[in-house]
Amino acid sequence: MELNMEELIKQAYGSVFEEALIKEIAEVSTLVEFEEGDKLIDIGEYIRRMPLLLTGAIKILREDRDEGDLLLYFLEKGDTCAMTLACCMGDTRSEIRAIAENSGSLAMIPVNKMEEWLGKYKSWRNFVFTSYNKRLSEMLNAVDNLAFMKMDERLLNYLNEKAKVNNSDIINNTHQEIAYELNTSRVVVSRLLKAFENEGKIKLNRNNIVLLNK
Amino acid sequence: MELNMEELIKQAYGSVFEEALIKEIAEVSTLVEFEEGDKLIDIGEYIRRMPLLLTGAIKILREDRDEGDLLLYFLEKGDTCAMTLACCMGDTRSEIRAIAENSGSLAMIPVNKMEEWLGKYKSWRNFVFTSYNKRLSEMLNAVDNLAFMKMDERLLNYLNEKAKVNNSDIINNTHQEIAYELNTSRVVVSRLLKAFENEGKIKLNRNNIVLLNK
DNA sequence: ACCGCAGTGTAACTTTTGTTACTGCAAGGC
DNA sequence: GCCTTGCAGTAACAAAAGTTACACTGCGGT
Repeated sequence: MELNMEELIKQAYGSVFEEALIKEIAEVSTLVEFEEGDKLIDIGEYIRRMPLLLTGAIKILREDRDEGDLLLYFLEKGDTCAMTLACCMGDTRSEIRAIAENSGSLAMIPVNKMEEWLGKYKSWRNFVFTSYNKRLSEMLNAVDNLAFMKMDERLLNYLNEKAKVNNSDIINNTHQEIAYELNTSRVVVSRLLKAFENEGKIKLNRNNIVLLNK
Repeated sequence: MELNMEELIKQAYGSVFEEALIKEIAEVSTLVEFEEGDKLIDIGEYIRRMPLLLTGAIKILREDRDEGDLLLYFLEKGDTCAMTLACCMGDTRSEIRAIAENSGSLAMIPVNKMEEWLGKYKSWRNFVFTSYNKRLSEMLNAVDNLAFMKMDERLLNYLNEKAKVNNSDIINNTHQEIAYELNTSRVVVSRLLKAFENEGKIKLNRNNIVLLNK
Protein backbone atom coordinates (compact mmCIF):
# COMPACT_ATOMS: atom_id res chain seq x y z
CA MET A 1 0.00 0.00 0.00
CA GLU A 2 3.02 2.25 0.52
CA LEU A 3 3.26 3.96 -2.84
CA ASN A 4 6.05 6.35 -3.62
CA MET A 5 5.44 9.14 -1.17
CA GLU A 6 7.45 11.64 -3.11
CA GLU A 7 5.40 11.04 -6.24
CA LEU A 8 2.15 11.43 -4.34
CA ILE A 9 3.20 14.73 -2.89
CA LYS A 10 4.47 15.94 -6.20
CA GLN A 11 1.11 15.22 -7.78
CA ALA A 12 -0.73 17.41 -5.30
CA TYR A 13 1.89 20.03 -4.50
CA GLY A 14 4.34 19.93 -7.39
CA SER A 15 3.51 23.43 -8.53
CA VAL A 16 3.56 24.85 -5.01
CA PHE A 17 6.67 23.50 -3.33
CA GLU A 18 10.26 23.45 -4.50
CA GLU A 19 12.00 20.12 -5.16
CA ALA A 20 14.05 20.11 -1.99
CA LEU A 21 11.01 20.75 0.19
CA ILE A 22 9.04 17.97 -1.46
CA LYS A 23 11.90 15.61 -0.72
CA GLU A 24 11.94 16.72 2.91
CA ILE A 25 8.21 16.31 3.26
CA ALA A 26 8.39 12.83 1.80
CA GLU A 27 11.07 11.92 4.31
CA VAL A 28 9.38 13.09 7.50
CA SER A 29 5.71 12.63 6.77
CA THR A 30 3.54 9.59 7.16
CA LEU A 31 0.80 8.65 4.75
CA VAL A 32 -2.71 8.29 6.09
CA GLU A 33 -5.48 6.85 3.97
CA PHE A 34 -9.08 7.47 4.90
CA GLU A 35 -12.57 6.40 3.89
CA GLU A 36 -15.79 8.37 3.54
CA GLY A 37 -17.19 9.23 6.93
CA ASP A 38 -13.91 8.84 8.85
CA LYS A 39 -13.60 11.40 11.59
CA LEU A 40 -10.19 12.96 11.06
CA ILE A 41 -10.28 15.70 13.66
CA ASP A 42 -12.78 16.33 16.42
CA ILE A 43 -13.61 19.40 18.45
CA GLY A 44 -11.43 19.77 21.50
CA GLU A 45 -8.61 17.61 20.22
CA TYR A 46 -5.00 18.70 20.27
CA ILE A 47 -3.30 18.43 16.92
CA ARG A 48 0.22 17.11 16.89
CA ARG A 49 0.76 16.67 13.19
CA MET A 50 -0.25 18.90 10.36
CA PRO A 51 -2.18 17.28 7.51
CA LEU A 52 -1.60 18.00 3.83
CA LEU A 53 -4.43 16.72 1.71
CA LEU A 54 -3.18 14.64 -1.22
CA THR A 55 -6.34 13.12 -2.67
CA GLY A 56 -10.03 13.12 -1.79
CA ALA A 57 -12.09 15.74 -0.01
CA ILE A 58 -12.73 16.64 3.61
CA LYS A 59 -15.60 18.59 5.08
CA ILE A 60 -15.08 21.02 7.92
CA LEU A 61 -17.92 21.36 10.40
CA ARG A 62 -18.78 23.62 13.29
CA GLU A 63 -20.80 22.22 16.16
CA ASP A 64 -24.09 23.68 17.33
CA ARG A 65 -24.43 24.40 21.03
CA ASP A 66 -27.29 21.98 21.59
CA GLU A 67 -27.07 19.53 18.74
CA GLY A 68 -26.25 19.26 15.09
CA ASP A 69 -23.44 20.66 13.01
CA LEU A 70 -22.97 23.20 10.29
CA LEU A 71 -20.87 22.69 7.20
CA LEU A 72 -18.30 25.44 6.90
CA TYR A 73 -16.43 24.40 3.78
CA PHE A 74 -14.70 21.60 1.93
CA LEU A 75 -10.99 20.95 1.57
CA GLU A 76 -9.63 19.44 -1.62
CA LYS A 77 -6.31 18.32 -3.04
CA GLY A 78 -3.58 20.80 -2.25
CA ASP A 79 -5.42 22.23 0.74
CA THR A 80 -4.55 22.13 4.34
CA CYS A 81 -6.68 23.13 7.24
CA ALA A 82 -5.84 26.57 8.57
CA MET A 83 -7.72 25.71 11.72
CA THR A 84 -5.17 22.99 12.14
CA LEU A 85 -2.39 25.44 11.48
CA ALA A 86 -3.89 27.59 14.15
CA CYS A 87 -3.88 24.73 16.58
CA CYS A 88 -0.35 23.64 15.77
CA MET A 89 1.10 27.08 16.05
CA GLY A 90 -0.95 28.15 18.98
CA ASP A 91 -0.96 24.78 20.69
CA THR A 92 -4.67 25.02 21.37
CA ARG A 93 -7.56 22.64 20.90
CA SER A 94 -9.41 22.26 17.63
CA GLU A 95 -12.52 24.36 17.27
CA ILE A 96 -13.86 22.35 14.37
CA ARG A 97 -14.60 18.84 13.28
CA ALA A 98 -13.13 17.36 10.08
CA ILE A 99 -14.83 14.42 8.42
CA ALA A 100 -13.87 12.68 5.19
CA GLU A 101 -16.33 13.54 2.44
CA ASN A 102 -14.99 10.70 0.34
CA SER A 103 -11.97 8.43 0.42
CA GLY A 104 -8.52 9.91 0.03
CA SER A 105 -5.13 10.32 1.59
CA LEU A 106 -3.05 12.82 3.45
CA ALA A 107 0.51 13.40 4.48
CA MET A 108 1.02 14.08 8.17
CA ILE A 109 3.88 16.37 9.07
CA PRO A 110 5.35 16.77 12.56
CA VAL A 111 4.72 20.22 13.97
CA ASN A 112 8.36 21.03 14.59
CA LYS A 113 9.19 20.60 10.89
CA MET A 114 6.45 23.01 10.02
CA GLU A 115 8.12 25.74 11.99
CA GLU A 116 11.58 24.90 10.76
CA TRP A 117 10.48 25.18 7.14
CA LEU A 118 9.00 28.59 7.74
CA GLY A 119 12.51 29.95 7.96
CA LYS A 120 14.01 27.63 5.39
CA TYR A 121 11.64 27.59 2.42
CA LYS A 122 9.98 30.58 0.87
CA SER A 123 7.51 28.31 -0.90
CA TRP A 124 6.45 26.89 2.45
CA ARG A 125 5.94 30.34 3.88
CA ASN A 126 3.84 31.25 0.87
CA PHE A 127 1.84 28.09 1.22
CA VAL A 128 1.09 28.72 4.85
CA PHE A 129 -0.05 32.27 4.19
CA THR A 130 -2.04 31.28 1.17
CA SER A 131 -3.76 28.63 3.24
CA TYR A 132 -4.71 31.11 5.90
CA ASN A 133 -6.03 33.47 3.28
CA LYS A 134 -8.05 30.79 1.59
CA ARG A 135 -9.56 29.78 4.89
CA LEU A 136 -10.46 33.32 5.84
CA SER A 137 -12.01 33.68 2.45
CA GLU A 138 -14.05 30.53 2.90
CA MET A 139 -15.17 31.72 6.29
CA LEU A 140 -16.34 34.95 4.71
CA ASN A 141 -18.21 32.88 2.21
CA ALA A 142 -19.84 30.88 5.00
CA VAL A 143 -20.85 34.13 6.67
CA ASP A 144 -22.35 35.42 3.43
CA ASN A 145 -24.35 32.26 3.10
CA LEU A 146 -25.71 32.46 6.60
CA ALA A 147 -26.32 36.17 6.77
CA PHE A 148 -27.59 37.05 3.34
CA MET A 149 -29.16 33.97 1.86
CA LYS A 150 -32.44 32.20 2.42
CA MET A 151 -32.62 28.48 2.94
CA ASP A 152 -33.47 27.67 -0.67
CA GLU A 153 -30.38 29.42 -1.97
CA ARG A 154 -28.20 27.88 0.71
CA LEU A 155 -29.49 24.46 -0.19
CA LEU A 156 -28.84 24.99 -3.88
CA ASN A 157 -25.30 26.14 -3.11
CA TYR A 158 -24.83 23.11 -0.94
CA LEU A 159 -25.89 20.75 -3.69
CA ASN A 160 -23.58 22.39 -6.18
CA GLU A 161 -20.61 22.36 -3.81
CA LYS A 162 -21.24 18.76 -3.00
CA ALA A 163 -21.42 17.86 -6.67
CA LYS A 164 -18.15 19.67 -7.28
CA VAL A 165 -16.07 18.05 -4.55
CA ASN A 166 -17.41 14.61 -5.38
CA ASN A 167 -17.10 15.22 -9.07
CA SER A 168 -20.56 13.86 -9.76
CA ASP A 169 -24.01 15.26 -10.38
CA ILE A 170 -25.49 12.58 -8.20
CA ILE A 171 -25.63 13.41 -4.52
CA ASN A 172 -25.80 10.38 -2.27
CA ASN A 173 -27.28 11.85 0.85
CA THR A 174 -30.54 11.55 2.68
CA HIS A 175 -32.57 14.67 3.36
CA GLN A 176 -31.77 14.18 7.01
CA GLU A 177 -28.03 14.32 6.38
CA ILE A 178 -28.37 17.47 4.33
CA ALA A 179 -30.53 19.08 6.99
CA TYR A 180 -27.87 18.27 9.52
CA GLU A 181 -25.09 20.04 7.62
CA LEU A 182 -27.24 23.06 6.89
CA ASN A 183 -28.40 23.16 10.48
CA THR A 184 -32.09 22.98 9.66
CA SER A 185 -34.74 20.27 9.80
CA ARG A 186 -35.42 17.36 7.50
CA VAL A 187 -38.92 18.58 6.69
CA VAL A 188 -37.60 21.91 5.48
CA VAL A 189 -35.07 20.24 3.22
CA SER A 190 -37.67 17.87 1.78
CA ARG A 191 -40.01 20.78 1.14
CA LEU A 192 -37.41 22.83 -0.70
CA LEU A 193 -36.05 19.89 -2.65
CA LYS A 194 -39.54 19.03 -3.82
CA ALA A 195 -39.93 22.60 -5.02
CA PHE A 196 -36.62 22.36 -6.91
CA GLU A 197 -37.83 19.17 -8.52
CA ASN A 198 -41.02 20.86 -9.64
CA GLU A 199 -38.91 23.63 -11.13
CA GLY A 200 -36.94 21.01 -13.05
CA LYS A 201 -33.66 21.72 -11.29
CA ILE A 202 -33.20 18.29 -9.79
CA LYS A 203 -34.53 14.75 -9.84
CA LEU A 204 -35.32 13.15 -6.50
CA ASN A 205 -34.72 9.48 -5.83
CA ARG A 206 -34.41 7.38 -2.76
CA ASN A 207 -31.06 8.13 -1.12
CA ASN A 208 -29.85 10.31 -3.95
CA ILE A 209 -30.47 13.55 -5.77
CA VAL A 210 -29.54 14.18 -9.38
CA LEU A 211 -28.64 17.70 -10.49
CA LEU A 212 -30.12 18.53 -13.90
CA ASN A 213 -29.48 21.08 -16.64
CA LYS A 214 -26.18 22.36 -15.30
CA MET B 1 0.53 66.28 17.24
CA GLU B 2 3.54 64.05 16.56
CA LEU B 3 4.01 62.37 19.92
CA ASN B 4 6.85 60.01 20.53
CA MET B 5 6.06 57.19 18.13
CA GLU B 6 8.20 54.70 19.95
CA GLU B 7 6.37 55.33 23.21
CA LEU B 8 2.99 54.90 21.53
CA ILE B 9 3.95 51.60 20.02
CA LYS B 10 5.44 50.40 23.25
CA GLN B 11 2.20 51.11 25.04
CA ALA B 12 0.19 48.90 22.72
CA TYR B 13 2.76 46.30 21.76
CA GLY B 14 5.40 46.42 24.48
CA SER B 15 4.65 42.92 25.67
CA VAL B 16 4.47 41.49 22.17
CA PHE B 17 7.48 42.82 20.26
CA GLU B 18 11.11 42.89 21.20
CA GLU B 19 12.90 46.23 21.71
CA ALA B 20 14.72 46.22 18.40
CA LEU B 21 11.54 45.58 16.46
CA ILE B 22 9.68 48.36 18.21
CA LYS B 23 12.48 50.71 17.27
CA GLU B 24 12.29 49.61 13.66
CA ILE B 25 8.53 49.99 13.57
CA ALA B 26 8.80 53.46 14.99
CA GLU B 27 11.30 54.38 12.30
CA VAL B 28 9.41 53.21 9.23
CA SER B 29 5.80 53.65 10.21
CA THR B 30 3.60 56.69 9.96
CA LEU B 31 1.04 57.64 12.55
CA VAL B 32 -2.56 58.00 11.44
CA GLU B 33 -5.19 59.43 13.74
CA PHE B 34 -8.84 58.80 13.08
CA GLU B 35 -12.25 59.89 14.32
CA GLU B 36 -15.42 57.91 14.91
CA GLY B 37 -17.06 57.05 11.64
CA ASP B 38 -13.93 57.42 9.48
CA LYS B 39 -13.81 54.85 6.73
CA LEU B 40 -10.37 53.30 7.04
CA ILE B 41 -10.61 50.56 4.44
CA ASP B 42 -13.30 49.93 1.87
CA ILE B 43 -14.25 46.85 -0.09
CA GLY B 44 -12.28 46.46 -3.30
CA GLU B 45 -9.38 48.64 -2.20
CA TYR B 46 -5.80 47.55 -2.49
CA ILE B 47 -3.88 47.84 0.73
CA ARG B 48 -0.37 49.14 0.53
CA ARG B 49 0.41 49.57 4.18
CA MET B 50 -0.41 47.38 7.06
CA PRO B 51 -2.12 48.99 10.04
CA LEU B 52 -1.30 48.29 13.67
CA LEU B 53 -3.97 49.57 15.98
CA LEU B 54 -2.52 51.68 18.80
CA THR B 55 -5.59 53.19 20.46
CA GLY B 56 -9.32 53.19 19.83
CA ALA B 57 -11.49 50.56 18.20
CA ILE B 58 -12.37 49.65 14.64
CA LYS B 59 -15.32 47.68 13.39
CA ILE B 60 -14.99 45.25 10.51
CA LEU B 61 -18.01 44.90 8.23
CA ARG B 62 -19.05 42.63 5.41
CA GLU B 63 -21.27 44.03 2.70
CA ASP B 64 -24.63 42.55 1.75
CA ARG B 65 -25.23 41.82 -1.92
CA ASP B 66 -28.11 44.25 -2.28
CA GLU B 67 -27.72 46.68 0.56
CA GLY B 68 -26.65 46.97 4.14
CA ASP B 69 -23.69 45.60 6.01
CA LEU B 70 -23.04 43.07 8.69
CA LEU B 71 -20.73 43.57 11.64
CA LEU B 72 -18.14 40.81 11.77
CA TYR B 73 -16.06 41.88 14.77
CA PHE B 74 -14.22 44.69 16.47
CA LEU B 75 -10.50 45.35 16.59
CA GLU B 76 -8.91 46.87 19.66
CA LYS B 77 -5.51 47.98 20.86
CA GLY B 78 -2.85 45.50 19.89
CA ASP B 79 -4.87 44.07 17.02
CA THR B 80 -4.25 44.17 13.39
CA CYS B 81 -6.59 43.15 10.63
CA ALA B 82 -5.82 39.73 9.26
CA MET B 83 -7.93 40.56 6.26
CA THR B 84 -5.43 43.28 5.65
CA LEU B 85 -2.60 40.85 6.14
CA ALA B 86 -4.28 38.67 3.57
CA CYS B 87 -4.44 41.55 1.13
CA CYS B 88 -0.86 42.64 1.72
CA MET B 89 0.57 39.19 1.34
CA GLY B 90 -1.70 38.12 -1.45
CA ASP B 91 -1.80 41.47 -3.19
CA THR B 92 -5.55 41.22 -3.60
CA ARG B 93 -8.41 43.61 -2.94
CA SER B 94 -10.02 44.00 0.44
CA GLU B 95 -13.10 41.88 1.02
CA ILE B 96 -14.23 43.89 3.99
CA ARG B 97 -14.90 47.43 5.15
CA ALA B 98 -13.21 48.90 8.22
CA ILE B 99 -14.81 51.84 10.00
CA ALA B 100 -13.63 53.60 13.13
CA GLU B 101 -15.89 52.74 16.04
CA ASN B 102 -14.41 55.58 18.03
CA SER B 103 -11.41 57.87 17.75
CA GLY B 104 -7.95 56.39 17.91
CA SER B 105 -4.67 55.98 16.12
CA LEU B 106 -2.71 53.47 14.14
CA ALA B 107 0.78 52.90 12.85
CA MET B 108 1.02 52.21 9.15
CA ILE B 109 3.81 49.91 8.06
CA PRO B 110 5.05 49.49 4.49
CA VAL B 111 4.31 46.01 3.15
CA ASN B 112 7.91 45.21 2.26
CA LYS B 113 9.00 45.66 5.90
CA MET B 114 6.33 43.26 6.96
CA GLU B 115 7.85 40.50 4.91
CA GLU B 116 11.38 41.37 5.89
CA TRP B 117 10.53 41.10 9.58
CA LEU B 118 9.01 37.67 9.10
CA GLY B 119 12.51 36.34 8.64
CA LYS B 120 14.19 38.67 11.10
CA TYR B 121 12.03 38.69 14.22
CA LYS B 122 10.48 35.73 15.91
CA SER B 123 8.13 38.01 17.80
CA TRP B 124 6.85 39.41 14.54
CA ARG B 125 6.23 35.96 13.15
CA ASN B 126 4.35 35.05 16.28
CA PHE B 127 2.32 38.20 16.08
CA VAL B 128 1.33 37.57 12.49
CA PHE B 129 0.25 34.03 13.24
CA THR B 130 -1.54 35.01 16.39
CA SER B 131 -3.40 37.65 14.44
CA TYR B 132 -4.51 35.17 11.83
CA ASN B 133 -5.64 32.80 14.53
CA LYS B 134 -7.55 35.48 16.36
CA ARG B 135 -9.29 36.49 13.19
CA LEU B 136 -10.25 32.95 12.29
CA SER B 137 -11.55 32.60 15.78
CA GLU B 138 -13.62 35.75 15.48
CA MET B 139 -14.98 34.57 12.17
CA LEU B 140 -16.04 31.33 13.83
CA ASN B 141 -17.73 33.38 16.44
CA ALA B 142 -19.55 35.38 13.77
CA VAL B 143 -20.67 32.13 12.17
CA ASP B 144 -21.93 30.83 15.50
CA ASN B 145 -23.92 33.99 15.98
CA LEU B 146 -25.51 33.78 12.57
CA ALA B 147 -26.12 30.07 12.45
CA PHE B 148 -27.15 29.20 15.97
CA MET B 149 -28.60 32.29 17.56
CA LYS B 150 -31.92 34.04 17.22
CA MET B 151 -32.14 37.75 16.69
CA ASP B 152 -32.74 38.58 20.35
CA GLU B 153 -29.58 36.84 21.43
CA ARG B 154 -27.57 38.37 18.61
CA LEU B 155 -28.83 41.80 19.60
CA LEU B 156 -27.91 41.28 23.23
CA ASN B 157 -24.44 40.15 22.22
CA TYR B 158 -24.12 43.17 20.01
CA LEU B 159 -24.99 45.54 22.84
CA ASN B 160 -22.49 43.90 25.16
CA GLU B 161 -19.71 43.93 22.59
CA LYS B 162 -20.42 47.53 21.83
CA ALA B 163 -20.33 48.46 25.50
CA LYS B 164 -17.04 46.65 25.88
CA VAL B 165 -15.15 48.27 23.01
CA ASN B 166 -16.44 51.70 23.91
CA ASN B 167 -15.86 51.10 27.56
CA SER B 168 -19.26 52.46 28.49
CA ASP B 169 -22.66 51.05 29.36
CA ILE B 170 -24.29 53.72 27.27
CA ILE B 171 -24.67 52.87 23.61
CA ASN B 172 -25.01 55.89 21.39
CA ASN B 173 -26.71 54.44 18.39
CA THR B 174 -30.08 54.70 16.79
CA HIS B 175 -32.13 51.59 16.27
CA GLN B 176 -31.62 52.09 12.57
CA GLU B 177 -27.84 51.94 12.91
CA ILE B 178 -28.03 48.79 15.00
CA ALA B 179 -30.36 47.17 12.50
CA TYR B 180 -27.87 47.97 9.78
CA GLU B 181 -24.99 46.22 11.48
CA LEU B 182 -27.06 43.18 12.37
CA ASN B 183 -28.48 43.08 8.89
CA THR B 184 -32.09 43.26 9.96
CA SER B 185 -34.76 45.94 9.99
CA ARG B 186 -35.28 48.85 12.33
CA VAL B 187 -38.72 47.61 13.39
CA VAL B 188 -37.31 44.30 14.51
CA VAL B 189 -34.62 46.01 16.57
CA SER B 190 -37.11 48.37 18.20
CA ARG B 191 -39.39 45.46 19.00
CA LEU B 192 -36.68 43.42 20.67
CA LEU B 193 -35.18 46.37 22.50
CA LYS B 194 -38.58 47.20 23.93
CA ALA B 195 -38.87 43.64 25.16
CA PHE B 196 -35.45 43.92 26.81
CA GLU B 197 -36.54 47.12 28.48
CA ASN B 198 -39.63 45.40 29.83
CA GLU B 199 -37.42 42.66 31.18
CA GLY B 200 -35.33 45.28 32.93
CA LYS B 201 -32.19 44.57 30.96
CA ILE B 202 -31.84 48.00 29.42
CA LYS B 203 -33.16 51.55 29.55
CA LEU B 204 -34.19 53.13 26.26
CA ASN B 205 -33.64 56.79 25.54
CA ARG B 206 -33.61 58.87 22.44
CA ASN B 207 -30.33 58.11 20.59
CA ASN B 208 -28.95 55.95 23.32
CA ILE B 209 -29.43 52.74 25.20
CA VAL B 210 -28.24 52.13 28.74
CA LEU B 211 -27.25 48.63 29.80
CA LEU B 212 -28.47 47.80 33.30
CA ASN B 213 -27.64 45.28 36.02
CA LYS B 214 -24.45 43.98 34.44
C1' DA C 1 -44.05 79.57 18.92
C1' DC C 2 -44.15 76.88 15.12
C1' DC C 3 -42.44 73.73 11.72
C1' DG C 4 -39.92 69.89 10.09
C1' DC C 5 -37.72 65.89 10.83
C1' DA C 6 -35.26 62.12 12.71
C1' DG C 7 -36.05 58.68 15.95
C1' DT C 8 -39.13 55.66 18.14
C1' DG C 9 -43.52 52.84 19.32
C1' DT C 10 -46.77 49.73 17.68
C1' DA C 11 -50.30 47.31 15.04
C1' DA C 12 -51.37 44.32 11.38
C1' DC C 13 -49.99 41.44 8.13
C1' DT C 14 -46.77 38.30 5.16
C1' DT C 15 -43.06 35.34 4.49
C1' DT C 16 -39.86 32.13 5.99
C1' DT C 17 -38.56 28.66 8.82
C1' DG C 18 -39.27 25.25 12.33
C1' DT C 19 -42.28 21.55 14.53
C1' DT C 20 -45.40 17.75 15.03
C1' DA C 21 -47.71 14.22 13.26
C1' DC C 22 -49.11 11.00 10.21
C1' DT C 23 -48.88 8.41 5.69
C1' DG C 24 -46.84 5.58 2.22
C1' DC C 25 -43.06 3.21 0.18
C1' DA C 26 -38.97 0.47 -0.77
C1' DA C 27 -35.28 -2.79 0.64
C1' DG C 28 -33.53 -6.29 3.52
C1' DG C 29 -34.09 -9.93 6.94
C1' DC C 30 -36.79 -13.60 8.53
C1' DG D 1 -44.53 -13.88 1.61
C1' DC D 2 -44.52 -10.53 5.64
C1' DC D 3 -42.44 -7.58 9.00
C1' DT D 4 -39.32 -4.07 10.32
C1' DT D 5 -37.01 -0.03 9.56
C1' DG D 6 -35.35 4.03 7.48
C1' DC D 7 -36.59 7.43 4.08
C1' DA D 8 -39.57 10.67 1.89
C1' DG D 9 -44.09 13.41 1.17
C1' DT D 10 -47.29 16.39 3.06
C1' DA D 11 -50.59 18.83 5.97
C1' DA D 12 -51.38 21.78 9.68
C1' DC D 13 -49.79 24.63 12.82
C1' DA D 14 -46.39 27.71 15.56
C1' DA D 15 -42.66 30.78 15.96
C1' DA D 16 -39.44 34.11 14.22
C1' DA D 17 -38.39 37.64 11.31
C1' DG D 18 -39.43 40.92 7.77
C1' DT D 19 -42.66 44.58 5.85
C1' DT D 20 -45.84 48.36 5.61
C1' DA D 21 -48.06 51.88 7.54
C1' DC D 22 -48.97 55.31 10.64
C1' DA D 23 -48.79 57.91 15.04
C1' DC D 24 -46.18 60.28 18.47
C1' DT D 25 -42.41 62.91 20.43
C1' DG D 26 -38.48 65.58 21.32
C1' DC D 27 -35.27 68.79 19.37
C1' DG D 28 -33.20 72.14 16.39
C1' DG D 29 -33.87 75.83 13.27
C1' DT D 30 -36.21 79.84 11.98
